[in-house]
Amino acid sequence: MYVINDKEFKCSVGVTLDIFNDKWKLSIIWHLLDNDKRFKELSEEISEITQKTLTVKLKELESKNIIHREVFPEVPLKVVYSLTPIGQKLRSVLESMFNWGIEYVKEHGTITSENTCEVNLSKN
Amino acid sequence: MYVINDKEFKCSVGVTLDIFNDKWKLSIIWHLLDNDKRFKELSEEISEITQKTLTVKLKELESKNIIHREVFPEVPLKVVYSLTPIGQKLRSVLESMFNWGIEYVKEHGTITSENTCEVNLSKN
DNA sequence: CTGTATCCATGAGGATACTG
DNA sequence: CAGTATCCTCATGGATACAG
Repeated sequence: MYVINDKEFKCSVGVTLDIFNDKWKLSIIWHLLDNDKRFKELSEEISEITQKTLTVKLKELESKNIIHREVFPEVPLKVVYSLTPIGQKLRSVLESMFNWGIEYVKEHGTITSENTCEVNLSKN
Repeated sequence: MYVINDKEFKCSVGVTLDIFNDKWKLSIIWHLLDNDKRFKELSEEISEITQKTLTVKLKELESKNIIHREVFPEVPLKVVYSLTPIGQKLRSVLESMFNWGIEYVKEHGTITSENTCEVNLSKN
């Protein structure tokens, strides 16, 4: 049994799922894997997300120590998000999900255009 | 770009997430990894889930070809759920999530009792 | 540029009772 | 035993306008 901030988990798989069990967090992590990003960059790359939701999700990920937020007090304001060390370690999780998804699509889906995932998963 | 049942995905990671992006499916898959299970067994092992929700989630997983449902027309009725071949291949995803979760707990949580995950992840 | 503040629609999932 | 059928609550996340 594990406890994290008064939340109980029977299994560490649940701990991991709790990090990205919603519509957007995994996508945010994905886009930060290879490069740090500004708020606007994330907003443009994950174009379907609203500003409000992006803000909420970034805060949640920051509070769980998955991402780091750094403010540059320039004008206009510049804020850069990056993965923490433990956040970077999610790369292997993403990688296995990436590979399984490919296999699943081969069996049950269709590929309408080439890979649009720009992330280099083999890095590290 | 991938298409599965009229649903579009930019990345295969999203395909995988879509399989278990809710409160219960990953737990159900977890409990089927090593052994096939009857409805009642699942219901007891995942004790917090309601019958209705378990039914719904099993149907969803079956429709996505992650699990197989077999009916034995005995009295009383016997229904056994098992992972399909592609479902079994989720083992590696579960394993990487399991391992990451352990690391995360070491940094940000506490272990209140020993491992209650009874699944043998190294199998196969 | 990087957020906040409101308001609102939707659907997942819980409680409970019932059925083949 | 293995589900269905209702009803209901609550939180996620979308739309939009505003602010430091």
